[in-house]
Amino acid sequence: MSTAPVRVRFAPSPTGALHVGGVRTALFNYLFARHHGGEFLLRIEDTDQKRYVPKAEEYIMEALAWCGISPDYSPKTGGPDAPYRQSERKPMYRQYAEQLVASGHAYYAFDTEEELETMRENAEKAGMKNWQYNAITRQNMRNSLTLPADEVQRLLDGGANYVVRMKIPRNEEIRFEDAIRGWVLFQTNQLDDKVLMKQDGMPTYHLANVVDDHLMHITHVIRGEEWLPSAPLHVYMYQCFGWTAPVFAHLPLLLSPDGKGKLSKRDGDKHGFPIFPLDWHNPETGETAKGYREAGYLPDAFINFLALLGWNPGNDQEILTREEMVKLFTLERVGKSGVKFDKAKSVWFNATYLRALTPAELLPHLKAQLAAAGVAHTRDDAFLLSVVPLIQERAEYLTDLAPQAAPYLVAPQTFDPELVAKRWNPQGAEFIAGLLPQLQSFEPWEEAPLEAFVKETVEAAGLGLGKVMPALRLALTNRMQGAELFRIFELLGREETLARLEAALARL
RNA sequence: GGCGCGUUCGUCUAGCCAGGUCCAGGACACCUCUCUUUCACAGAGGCGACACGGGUUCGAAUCCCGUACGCGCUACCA
Repeated sequence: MSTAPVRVRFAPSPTGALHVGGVRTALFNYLFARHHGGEFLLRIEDTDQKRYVPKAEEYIMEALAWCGISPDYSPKTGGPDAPYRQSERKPMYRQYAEQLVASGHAYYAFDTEEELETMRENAEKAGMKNWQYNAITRQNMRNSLTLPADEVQRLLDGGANYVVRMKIPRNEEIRFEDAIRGWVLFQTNQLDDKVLMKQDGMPTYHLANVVDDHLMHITHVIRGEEWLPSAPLHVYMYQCFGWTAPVFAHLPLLLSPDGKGKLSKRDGDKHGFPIFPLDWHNPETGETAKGYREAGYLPDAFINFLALLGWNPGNDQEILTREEMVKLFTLERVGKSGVKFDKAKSVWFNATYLRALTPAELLPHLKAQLAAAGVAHTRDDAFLLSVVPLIQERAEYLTDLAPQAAPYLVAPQTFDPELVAKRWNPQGAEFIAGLLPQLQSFEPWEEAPLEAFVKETVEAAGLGLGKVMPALRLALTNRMQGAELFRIFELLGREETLARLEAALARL
């Protein structure tokens, strides 16, 4: 391991919205960089022009910004090793591919995609499960290893289509020490001659990622476990280039909550949780997929939840500030096994963070939610501020705020027949009617005295509280859940309270 | 199929590298109770796991071997 300053990268492909798994990979890279006082950069791997989705890159940056894990360098900010978009680095890759050809580690292959397809099909008919372009089969293909030198030159000069392939040797071992998994051993016989440079002149992921990681002085490659099988190829490439390889760390996969398999969009739909950080408007299908932001999650809660998916701080603490995460994050404490996504726990984190906010911090959220929900009211900020504590402990998502606050802001326009049938009753109504004049002059208009007074009066009337309390709640808010009844009295004030009670008596 | 990686409560995990203090600790979820004639919060309690089989050892969740199961990869995609 070198002593160079830590530098890591998050290298997504702009083929669509960033998935939660990608956010977690970015988060772990970010935490690792910050922990070591290093740098974290974003590199856009858009070498596949066929899968390129226009808005994806913008989405990725906005999502990282919302999560508070913006990179030090990105295509947007630039930086010492710009550009950070591989399509813009296209001219740089060819020389490295040529270098490997020159050193005998790679070669030109002229086989067409159709020819390769035919080979695979024939092999399968012959009972071979997976045909690979490798040390054995390449001898029967059209490449610079089998064709005469002059013909190769002729093809090249004639502008023939070709790819550059890695020449994987036979009977060798490749091993490397993964920072999370320890020593991992592969046999080169299992590897195939991966394409490094595509026909269109673009590098494949393998070439681009190795070249860029080297050029950008990446010290640690922290990525998903799905990359583990291609890690030996990358390690071998570093060897062929004569470069020092970065430390590799392959993160456990995020799994579907039920069955198995990688977490997918489908799982989110099925279990009712977002799979993307922000709403994603798919430009191809026109569909919109829900995001955590729009679903009412607080970014800090979301991040805290994600951080604990595959990592733990080594103690029993689960609520961690950004600073604590940075301070405690190490790859040693990252687990090896796949992690099932747990919606219930994500909700718990959000509700816990929501409750921890001060009323003043929550006020802007409440106002935004009321506006978004179209709740028309005439109350001022001071009143809204006094509503916050009543709804804060009952909300799980920010989107719960408006529906829960509404009954305190707007008098019931109608009453739910089911609630009326269950909670409204003649004795209660009669009692409430008789109570009104007394409340007219009751002092002080505060929760505790009001509660004591009303309860005493109910008992004096020989009625059960059950006849009166639910009826009062119904009359006031048309809800059977919510803040303490007399807290609502105090909040609404004498005038509004009496007005609502009279209106209810008149209509029920 | 081949190769790789993995396997502690339903879920996330601590413990494993440096075997005994673990009849396995915490959190979420679930259940019960308290508070409250609402809902929620909060508090108290409960349920609940070392995949299986061998071996090493006085002693194994921890070390070794095997089996099973799961996942990943197996493109001129990343």
